Amino acid sequence: MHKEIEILDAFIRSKGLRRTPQRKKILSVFLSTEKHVSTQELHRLVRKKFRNIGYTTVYRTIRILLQSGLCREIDIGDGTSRYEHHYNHRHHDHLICIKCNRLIEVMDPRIERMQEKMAKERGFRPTAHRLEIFGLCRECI
Amino acid sequence: MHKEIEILDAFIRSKGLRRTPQRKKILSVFLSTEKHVSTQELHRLVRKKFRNIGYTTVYRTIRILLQSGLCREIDIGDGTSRYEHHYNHRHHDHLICIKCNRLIEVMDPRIERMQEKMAKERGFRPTAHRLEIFGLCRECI
DNA sequence: GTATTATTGAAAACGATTTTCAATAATTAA
DNA sequence: TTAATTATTGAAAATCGTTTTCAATAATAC
Ligand SMILES: [Zn+2]
Ligand SMILES: [Zn+2]
Ligand SMILES: [Zn+2]
Ligand SMILES: [Zn+2]
Repeated sequence: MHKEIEILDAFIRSKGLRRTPQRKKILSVFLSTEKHVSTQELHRLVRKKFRNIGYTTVYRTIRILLQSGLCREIDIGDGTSRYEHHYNHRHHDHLICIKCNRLIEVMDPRIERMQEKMAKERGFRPTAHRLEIFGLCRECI
Repeated sequence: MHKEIEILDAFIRSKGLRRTPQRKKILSVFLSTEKHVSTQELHRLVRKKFRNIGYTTVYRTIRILLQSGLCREIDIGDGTSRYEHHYNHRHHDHLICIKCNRLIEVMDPRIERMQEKMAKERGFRPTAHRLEIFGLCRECI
């Protein structure tokens, strides 16, 4: 939390924005869950701990967390964006169970390297990627 | 077009649906473009050639093309689904240029195999996947 | 031809996201 | 500390792609 608050404050200062209790509270709740939350879910969690924080403020704070590198957006293809920790969290991809919606985080450096190589061979300079594998998890097979 | 119309008709028969001129026209326009079109874009193309075909009919026909395996849905993460040919088109992934929005189709069997292997090693039974690599294309670097 | 039932298309509903705006609060300068 | 400045808040409304509704129409079966 310490380091993350510092990053947020640095970002806020660098953009001429303002430190507010809401932003600090929303960040603390975001960091307190390891789930991949939507803005609505995050708002619900925030309301549990702190009253009177509006959905719009949560939405806008997530934008700031994205820009400051504290948060990563995930799109599992159901029309709702989800968000997870990004600072100090390694890049990873997701296995998504089509039955129970479980998200399993995976990372294989060999696959990552091959993706990068394939893109470069085609004259493309990759900056980011997203790999999602859909199927059935161990419990749902 | 021949083969695809047959597939559509077979699907329609198998589900107790009805052959309509709209469905045939929409399929023919869909097949006539190699772009990755949204429903709106496809509707615009359809209207150019055939008047009086409503957006909803295009939307619903795309659903049927998806179910019958003639069409594949692509999600490049901008909130709008796009659709491309699926029949007789190999599975592939996409390089997406973040500057000019160009979509480059790519396929590397080694990467595909490694993805499958990685998922299975984690007790997961993969049924589909989506890989998108974002970056700059040759022209935009 | 008639009866049955799917299809069409305009309009409305939907749901997530984004914007608006007046009141409020954080920061800066006096 | 106070006043001035300007970003922030949050409820409500707007937006936008998608999906449903429903009455009129058209495809199929008999
Ligand atoms: Zn599962
Ligand atoms: Zn994750
Ligand atoms: Zn480009
Ligand atoms: Zn493609």
